[in-house]
Order: sequence, then structure tokens, then C-alpha cells
Amino acid sequence: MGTSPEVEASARSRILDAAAEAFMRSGFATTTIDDIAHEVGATKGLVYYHFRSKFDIFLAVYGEGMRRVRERVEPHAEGPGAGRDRLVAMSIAHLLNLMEDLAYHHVVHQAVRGEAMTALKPRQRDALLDLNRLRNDYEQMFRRVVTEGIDDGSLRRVDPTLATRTLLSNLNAVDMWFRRIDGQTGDELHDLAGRIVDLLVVGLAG
Amino acid sequence: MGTSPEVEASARSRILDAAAEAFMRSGFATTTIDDIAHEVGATKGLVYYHFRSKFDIFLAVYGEGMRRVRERVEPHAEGPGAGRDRLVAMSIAHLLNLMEDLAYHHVVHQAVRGEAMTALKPRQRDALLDLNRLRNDYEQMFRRVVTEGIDDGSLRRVDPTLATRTLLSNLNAVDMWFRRIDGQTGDELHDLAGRIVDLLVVGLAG
DNA sequence: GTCTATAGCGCGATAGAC
DNA sequence: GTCTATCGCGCTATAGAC
Repeated sequence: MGTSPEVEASARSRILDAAAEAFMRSGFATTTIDDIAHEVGATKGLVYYHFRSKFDIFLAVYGEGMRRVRERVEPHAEGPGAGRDRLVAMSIAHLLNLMEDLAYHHVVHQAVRGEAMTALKPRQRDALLDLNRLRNDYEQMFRRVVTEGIDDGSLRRVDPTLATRTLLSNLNAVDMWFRRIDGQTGDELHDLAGRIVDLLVVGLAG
Repeated sequence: MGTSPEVEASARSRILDAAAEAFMRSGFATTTIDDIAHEVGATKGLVYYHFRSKFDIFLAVYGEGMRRVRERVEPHAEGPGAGRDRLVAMSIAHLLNLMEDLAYHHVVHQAVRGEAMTALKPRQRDALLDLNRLRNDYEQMFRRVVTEGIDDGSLRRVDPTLATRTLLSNLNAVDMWFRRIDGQTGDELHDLAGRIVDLLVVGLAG
């Protein structure tokens, strides 16, 4: 909501980007406010003008990351196709988001693992619970499509909860080893994502 | 190597157990030496008598965890069976170790993700590199069996590196949600492990 | 809005009693 | 071998200048 289009990113969003990078590199507990400020090219003062605490920054990154991945994956959940096809499309979209927005994804993953647990003020606790609810809804969306795939015969009869958990934690685990290489095209990323999803959907045995 | 059998666990191993639990609960960076000492029912003094630093404790837990999982999985890698069958046996053994030794497994997983990175002294750096080599050998053992499975026709033609990475990170991701329930029998754990491995090997689609 | 300076304290590590 | 006491650093967070 700036006054002119194409302006420089706001201080707030530059701080969020820097924090996401720093949290990915060092983890929440080890990252210092000075690290974040330094990455922005500023000092602590700026950071504390825009955010009340380190944990509030973490929450903001978590929220932004969830918003972005949902926006990208949700459209593929609906539609006329078979459950299996929709699940594949969602999974590829999830992976592309991971690859193109690695730092934010990494922070969401940290949050899901329950890292970054300091002593929370009530305000922060509520915000965290809200975000975790969003995250559960996201998983629930995958589980729904898995169930529909079983019902329409495009997936075999597996435990939907276990299968969804397995699928998502595997997609997320890609952030452990994936690092974007310079010059990698969108097509190459799409191909890699497709091969990973194929391993999960079709399995190792034919 | 105590002087009598069936003695109480040594102080050193009680500290390791306590540290593994604490690192699992709070992560390396957030865990304090006091936390560990408190869990042992002692004070800092004891801990620093047996270990030189917090990171040295982490390394010792990492090493012990790697030793245990290797000991349990390695025997299944050899033998006359098809690659696929050996891979399934190894994966189930890996999961059973995870479930029955959750805290140690959790710390190994943290180490593999590259958490716990403080400024390392040369001595610690060398020890860490040694352990990471052990860990790479462990993954290499899985990759070898995957390749053999492809060659003998029991697995389909996939990229062995990508497939192994996917398999292992998925097996490890189980530590995110698995919590041992009281009264769970060994058979129940074995059954759960089998269903997870089935999802990975056979896939979601038939 | 952004900076500098500093308060305040938690925690890793050490010294030394028992 | 285990405890108590304490040092000293590094970091979150705040106060106040510009």
C-alpha cells in the first residue's frame, strides 16, 4: 500500500527477508538481532522500531511464508480431475514454492518442528496458535485430496493421515539439501520437482 | 568397562541420556548446561567434570546415536535377498531404532541438518567431520542397496542418489510426530514401521 | 525513521572447597 | 567425583540524540 508503484521494498519487508535468510542460516536461537540488522545494512535501532521482539519477527516470517505457499497450492486442490492428479499438482506447486522461496519455507519448517520456543507472552502465544491453525488447515487440505483420491480409485487404500504426513514431511525435507544453483531455469526446477513427486506417488518399486 | 556387571549406569552415560532428552526437547542452542545437570539430578560441576563443553556433549550424543543405528541396520544390508527386500529390512530397522531410541535419533538428525553450529575449536571441528563421514558412509550403504535393487530388477529405474535421499529424509522425518505411547508393544511398532516403509517403497498409487 | 549507547541478565565456563 | 560460588561475555531490549 505505498504511495507509488515500483518503489523500493519497505523497511519492514526488507527486515523480514533478512530475518528469513538469517534464521535459515543459523536457526532462530543462534541468530542475533545484529545479524539481521547487518544483513539489512542498518543497525538494531531500525529493527526494534519495526518489531517489538525477535520472536515477533519470527512470527511475521512464519505468517508470510504460510500465506505464500497457500496462495500457490490452494488453486490446485479444487477442480474436476482425479484425486491423484490434483495431489501431484499440489505437491509440485509446494516444491516450486520451496525452491523459489527457500528462506521463508525454511522458517515455516522450523516453526512446524517447534523450534524457536522461548517464554511466550500471551499476545505471542495467541499469534503462534493462530498460525499453527493455518498450518493444520493446510495439511487438512492435502488429507482431503488424498481421501478423495482413494475414493475415486486413483490412489490405493492407505491410511490418509499417515500418508499425508509422510508426503508432506518428505516434500519439506527437500529444504535440507536443495540449494538453488545460478542459471537454473524454471523448467529445470519443475522437472526436479516432478521427479521427487513421482518417487513419492509411484514409489520405489514399479 | 566397569569392575562389576549390572552396576548403575556411569555418570558419563547418564549425562549423555539427559543431554539427548534435553536437546530433543529444546534444541542445542536453547538447552542450558543447568537443564542437563538438573535432568541428571546433579549440578553443573558434575557435567563439566566429565565434558569440556556443551558442544563436546553434543558430539558424544551424535556419535553414540550413529553407532547404535549403524549396529542395528548394517546386518540387513548384506545377504542373498533381492535389493528391494534388503532395503525394506534396513528401513524397518532404521525406524525401529528411531522409535526405541528417539532422543539419540533426534540429536543425530539435528546434527545432519547442521544445527548446533557454534564457533568450533580445531579439535571439535575434526571430531564433527569424522562423525559426518560416518553419516555419509551410512547413507552410502543405503544408496548401494538401492543400486543393487535396480540392477536385479526389484526396484524401478530411478536416480539412486535422489531416491536414497528421499527415502532417508522421510524415514527421519518420522521423529517429528512419533511419540512412544505407554503400553505399545514391539509388534505394534514393527507394524507401524512396516506401513510407513510400504508407503515409501510401493508409493501412494498402486 | 534511524542511529548510538547502555542497561540488565542469562548462561558457558572456571576455581576451589569438601 | 561432586558441589558452590563467581567471573565475564554476548545478547535482548530500551533510552534518548539527531
